[in-house]
Amino acid sequence: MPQSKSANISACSTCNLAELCLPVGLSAQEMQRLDELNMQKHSFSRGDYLYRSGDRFRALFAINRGAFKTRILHEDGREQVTGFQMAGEIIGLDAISTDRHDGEAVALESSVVCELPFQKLETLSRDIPSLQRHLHKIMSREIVRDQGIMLLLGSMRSEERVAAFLLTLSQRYAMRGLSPTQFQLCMSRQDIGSYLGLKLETVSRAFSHFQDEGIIAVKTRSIEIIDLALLQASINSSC
Amino acid sequence: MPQSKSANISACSTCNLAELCLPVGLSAQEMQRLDELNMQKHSFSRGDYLYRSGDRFRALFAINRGAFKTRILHEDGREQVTGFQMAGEIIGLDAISTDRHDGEAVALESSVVCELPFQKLETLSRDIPSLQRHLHKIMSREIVRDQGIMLLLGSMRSEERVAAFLLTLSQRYAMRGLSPTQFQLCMSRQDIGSYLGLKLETVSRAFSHFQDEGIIAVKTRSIEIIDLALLQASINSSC
DNA sequence: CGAGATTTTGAATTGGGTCAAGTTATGTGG
DNA sequence: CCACATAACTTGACCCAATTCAAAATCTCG
Repeated sequence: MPQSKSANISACSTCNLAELCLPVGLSAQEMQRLDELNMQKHSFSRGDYLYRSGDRFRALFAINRGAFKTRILHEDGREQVTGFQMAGEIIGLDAISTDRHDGEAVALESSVVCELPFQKLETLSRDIPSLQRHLHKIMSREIVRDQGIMLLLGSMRSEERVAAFLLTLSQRYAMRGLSPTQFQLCMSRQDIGSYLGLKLETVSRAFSHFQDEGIIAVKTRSIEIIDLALLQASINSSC
Repeated sequence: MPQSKSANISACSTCNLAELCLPVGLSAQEMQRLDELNMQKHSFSRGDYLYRSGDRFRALFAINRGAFKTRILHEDGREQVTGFQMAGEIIGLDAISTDRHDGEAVALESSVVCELPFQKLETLSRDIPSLQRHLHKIMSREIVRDQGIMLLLGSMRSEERVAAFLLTLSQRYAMRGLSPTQFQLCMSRQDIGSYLGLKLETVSRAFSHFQDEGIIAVKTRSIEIIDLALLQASINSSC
């Protein structure tokens, strides 16, 4: 955890895990220049929108504390949850393309985000190559992530999807120094279902089934993974 | 179609439809600097790989002529086609994140691509803001596209997926000044199925059904859309 | 022209959806 | 802090869309 003299930077260094805010290895001078971003913090309660479809694009958002879900809507009312984002992740990349947000982001719990004005970010990244590279990597990582979900949605059966979902969560908690085997879900079965292309009942049944097999223990929204290896294996073995 | 004195640029201006190679409105001087990219052209035959999973990342590729499919592989042999790319589109964005290609790209027909060394592209985009912005938009557009496919895979029934697929193709041909209602598919039913999360038989049945309804005419790989509006409508009306 | 690949079509099967009822959480106002 | 209302979750029974398996037709190209 690099220490910084800048209030803004240190304020944001809490969301500094392998993501934006700071690429690692910036010089003191470069870090000072990040002040130009003049990053603002905003708080959100469960259910609040960070942005909505069609909103004008101003900034990317670094999640500082809490969690969000992103989703897109189809004319006929159908919706698809496209991701769950937690502290340290960047949100809002969809809007760069058209200057309007394509989807929307909703807080799943009390959250704090750090606003990163995109125009300034672009300007700054012309002067700081490591920041430029960092931004590119973040966008590319989102592409890779989305394509991974396409694989999941296009070629996995329901229990495999749920297992993959739990394993991804587990890894993400581990990366943050939290327990990879015990955690609280911050989203409903409905949300998980939408994300995985399943109905909420199917998600619930998959949880129950894994529990019966002794692979996990579920109590509403608290999850304990009892046998990570078995959960992993349940993705390949299929039926 | 802007004319350029640069052989490389004009060579590449054939793939200049709303995509990279040139952002519009570059000064003559800026266009000259694009020569630094020293863009190389490469030819591919049907079945050739443009890149494979794990390949070291060197460059993005602008498709000049022809078409490719991109796909990702899962350990257990499952594969997911993540997209079909045609002339004017940029391919290889997945590799920026880890410096290795995450998926692979296979030529669907005789194709020519223009190699864009990424390091040089980054350097150059620090000096040419409109190029920088252009690159960001391309990456963001890919994110939006992928999330649209997540919607399709996660919440549409089989015939809706096939209809959406045909409509997207239609639009893309139209954008290129080709007929939006008559075209040749360059991919197999198998590929379409993998892309749409369906079995090839299901794709075939959907085609046959739309044909029976008088919405399209299919003869193996040649498609005629007879009633665009009905095809559009078949996405919403659902059952 | 012929061999292999691709596509179509049919019949049977099944995984996940739908509908419905009951149970457990959550949060609010008294 | 409790009681109640509402939302979220679980479970069962039935059903249907898409898969699977199989066979025939058509296409491609060496």
